[in-house]
Amino acid sequence: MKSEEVELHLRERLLRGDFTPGSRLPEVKLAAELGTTRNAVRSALLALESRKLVERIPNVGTVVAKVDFDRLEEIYDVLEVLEGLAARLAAQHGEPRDWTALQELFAPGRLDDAAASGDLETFLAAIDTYRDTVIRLADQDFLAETLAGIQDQAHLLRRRILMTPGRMEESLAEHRDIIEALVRGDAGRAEELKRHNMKTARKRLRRYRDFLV
Amino acid sequence: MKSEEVELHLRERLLRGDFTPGSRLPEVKLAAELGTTRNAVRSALLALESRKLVERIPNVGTVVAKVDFDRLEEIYDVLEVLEGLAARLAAQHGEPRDWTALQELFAPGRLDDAAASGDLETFLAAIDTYRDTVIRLADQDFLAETLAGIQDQAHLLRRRILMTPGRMEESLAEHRDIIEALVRGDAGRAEELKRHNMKTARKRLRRYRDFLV
DNA sequence: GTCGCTCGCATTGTTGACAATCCAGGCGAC
DNA sequence: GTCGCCTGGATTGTCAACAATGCGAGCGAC
Repeated sequence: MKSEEVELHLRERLLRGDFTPGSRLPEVKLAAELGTTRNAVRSALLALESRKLVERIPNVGTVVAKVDFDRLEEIYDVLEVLEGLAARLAAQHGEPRDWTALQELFAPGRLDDAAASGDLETFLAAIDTYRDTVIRLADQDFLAETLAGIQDQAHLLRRRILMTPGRMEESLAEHRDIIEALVRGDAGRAEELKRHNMKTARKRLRRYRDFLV
Repeated sequence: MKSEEVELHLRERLLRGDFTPGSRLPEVKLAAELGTTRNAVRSALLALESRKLVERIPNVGTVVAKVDFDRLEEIYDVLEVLEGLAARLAAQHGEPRDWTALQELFAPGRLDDAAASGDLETFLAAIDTYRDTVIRLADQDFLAETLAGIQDQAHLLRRRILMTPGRMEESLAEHRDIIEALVRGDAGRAEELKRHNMKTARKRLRRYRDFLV
C-alpha cells in the first residue's frame, strides 16, 4: 500500500467518523493494520495534517482532530462566499440542458420521502450531486480544489446539522430554489440563494452547538 | 537547519523570485548549500508542493512552479470574494480608532510620491499593512490562513501588476475609498469596494498577459 | 542523417536501524 | 501524604546506505 493509498484510506475513515476525535493514531499500529510500512503511514499523516484532519504533536503522536465550533463558524463564513461564487459561475457557464439531471433528482417525490423518513445517506448523496454538478459547470479548477479542502473539515458536522429536526426539509426547499435560479441562468440570484442556504446551515450549527452545551 | 526553517527559507526565496520558474531544485544540492540533510530539504519540498509553490515530478525532481495565467485568473476570482469577506468583517468588528494608523499611512503625500516615482517596495509595504490590519480586525483565524495560502500563489504576479503603468495610482485611489468605508463601519460598501479593487487587479493581470503574448 | 538501442549518470524513493523525546508509574525523602 | 526524581516503555524523528527510476549521450545499423 503506497503512501497516497494510505492517505485516501485514512481520509475516508476520518470523514466517515470511524475514529473518535482525540483518539491516537500510532504509526506502527496503522502500518501493521494496513500491511504497509511506517514511512507510508507517516507521510500520509503528514499530508492529513496539512488538511487539518489530524493533529500531530512532536515526539508524542498523531491524534484525530477535534471539532472546534468557533473555527467551524469561521469555516462556514468562508464556505458561504465560495459556494456562492461557485453557484454564480455555474449559472453563467451552464446551459439549460446541463441541469436536467439535477432537476429530475430534486423533483418532488423521492427526496421528500428521504427528508420525511430521516434517510440521511440518500439526502447527502443528493446534495453531493448538486455540489459536483455546480463545481463541474463552474469550470474552475482552483475553486474546486479550494472548496474540496475546506469541505473536508466541515464534513463531520454536516451530517449532524442535517440530522437536526426540520433541516432536511428546509435544505431541500432551499436547493430547489437555487436550482431554479441556476436553470434560468440567473447568476446573481443563484449566488444570493446559495449564500442564504449556507447562512441557515450556519444558524443550525450554532443551535446544535448551544444544544450541546 | 530543521525542516521548517528550510521550508521558510525556500518559501522566502521563491516568493522573492530568486529562482526562475521551471528551474530545478535538487535535494542534494540544496542540502549542501544550506548545510543540512537531504531529509530536511525533502520534507520542506513536500510541504512547498502542497502550497503549489513547487512541482514535484516522481523520480525526476522538483521544479519551481511556473505561472499559469488561466489558473491565476481563477485565483483572483476566489481572492475577490475572500478579500471582500475580510473587508466586510473588519468593518463590522473594528472601532474607528483601530484605523487611525492606516489612515495616516494612506494620507495624501508619501504614497503619492511612491506611486509617481515607481517605488514598488514602499507601495507593496503599504498594501501589506492594509492587509495585515484588515485581517487582524476581521479576527478570523481560518480566513487568515486560507488567504495566506492563496496569496502566496499570486504573490509573484502581484508585483508585475503593480508595475503596469498607472496601476499604483489606481490602486491607491481604490484603497483610499476602501479605508474610508472601513472607518465609517460601512461593511457592505467596504466589501463592495474591495471586490471592485480585486476586479481591476484582475483586469490588469489580463492586460499584462495579453501584452506578453 | 535518423532511427532505435543500450548504457551510465543524476535524481528521487525506500528501507531498517538507531537516536531523541515524552509520559506515566513507582520509589524514596521529608 | 506529597513532592520530586528517576527509570522504562512507547512513540516519533533522523540518518545513511541502497534500490528504483528516468533521462540523455553515445553508438551503430540502415
